[in-house]
Amino acid sequence: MLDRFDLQMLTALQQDARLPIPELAQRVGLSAPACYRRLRALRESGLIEREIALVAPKTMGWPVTMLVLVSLERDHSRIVDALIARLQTEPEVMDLWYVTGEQDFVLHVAARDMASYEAFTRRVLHDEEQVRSFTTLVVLGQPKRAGALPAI
Amino acid sequence: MLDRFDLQMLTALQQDARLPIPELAQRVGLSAPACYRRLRALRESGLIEREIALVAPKTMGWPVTMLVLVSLERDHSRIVDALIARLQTEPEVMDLWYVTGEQDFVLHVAARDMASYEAFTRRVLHDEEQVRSFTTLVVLGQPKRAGALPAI
DNA sequence: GGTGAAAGATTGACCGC
DNA sequence: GCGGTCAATCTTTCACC
Repeated sequence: MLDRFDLQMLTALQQDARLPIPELAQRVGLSAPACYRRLRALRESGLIEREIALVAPKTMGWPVTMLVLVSLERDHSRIVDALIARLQTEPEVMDLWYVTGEQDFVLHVAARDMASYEAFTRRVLHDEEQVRSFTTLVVLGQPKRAGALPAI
Repeated sequence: MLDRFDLQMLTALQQDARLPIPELAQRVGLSAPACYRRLRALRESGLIEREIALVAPKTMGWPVTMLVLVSLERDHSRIVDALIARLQTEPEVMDLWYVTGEQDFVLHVAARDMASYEAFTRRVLHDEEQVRSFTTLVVLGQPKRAGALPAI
C-alpha cells in the first residue's frame, strides 16, 4: 500500500524525473537512502513504468501526427488481442487506447508526411480484415502533453 | 542542425532517460563530457521538453480515463486560445490535442470515478459557451503509451 | 571534442527501532 | 518490516587543452 511518502515521490517524479533524490528525500522528510529504497520498490513493482525523455515528434523527423478512431467488424477478444499485438509493434503508433462505444480503438500515430501516413493506413488498417472503418483527425497542435496527475 | 549523435541520443533517451551517459557516450562514439554537453544543449533548446516518470493514472488515484472529442460553436482563434489556456490548467487533463475536421479538440482526461468525470464535464465543457458538443470514449485499456519514435 | 580532477548522486553494508 | 548513518562507487560537472 502506498503511503504519503510514495505518493509525494510519484507526484514529483512524474513532473521531473531528474530531480536529485537527496533533494526529494529532504522535501518529503526521508533520508536519501530510504528514498532510494522506496524508489527501487516503485520501479520494480512497475508502479513507475518507465522514465523517459519527452521529445516532440517533429524533432525526430515525424512532423505530422494523427488521432485515428478505429471501429472493428466484431470485438471478439481473440481478434482484439491480435490487433493490439500488431499495433504495439508499429513504430508509428505512439499511443494506443482500447475504448468503449462506437469506436473500438484510438491511435496516436506519427508520420513523415501525408503520403507515408496513407501508406501506414493501407498497410495496418485497410488491409486488416477486422477493421470496419476508421476516421482520421489531423493534429494541428498538442498544447498539453503527459500532464502529471496529483495524488488525490 | 541535429547530427547523428544527437539523433542517436534522443532515440535512446526517449526509451530510457536513466541510461547512464557514459554508456550512451560509448554507444554513440563520443566521450562522456562531449555527450553531456550535447545533452545540455538539447535540454536548453527545448528539443528535450522534459524528463518524466510514467506512472499509471490509477496508481495516483485516477482509475478511469476518457478520450473526449470536443466540437466548438465556431473556431475563431481568440476562442480557441482561451479554451486551450483553460484546459491546460485543469489537472484532470493529461493530454490535449487541437485537431482538424468534425471535432476541434481531443482531451485525455483522468477521473476518480464516473461521478467526478461528470462533474468535470459540467464544469469545463457544459458550462463553456463555446463548446457545441462532445463525445466521451471510455478507455478500457492503454496497451501502448508514449512509444518512442526512431529517428528517420 | 578530449582529458583529468572535483563535486554530487547512487548503492551497499550495517545498526537500531 | 521500516528507517538511519557511513563509506565505496559511479555519474555528472567543470576546469583546461
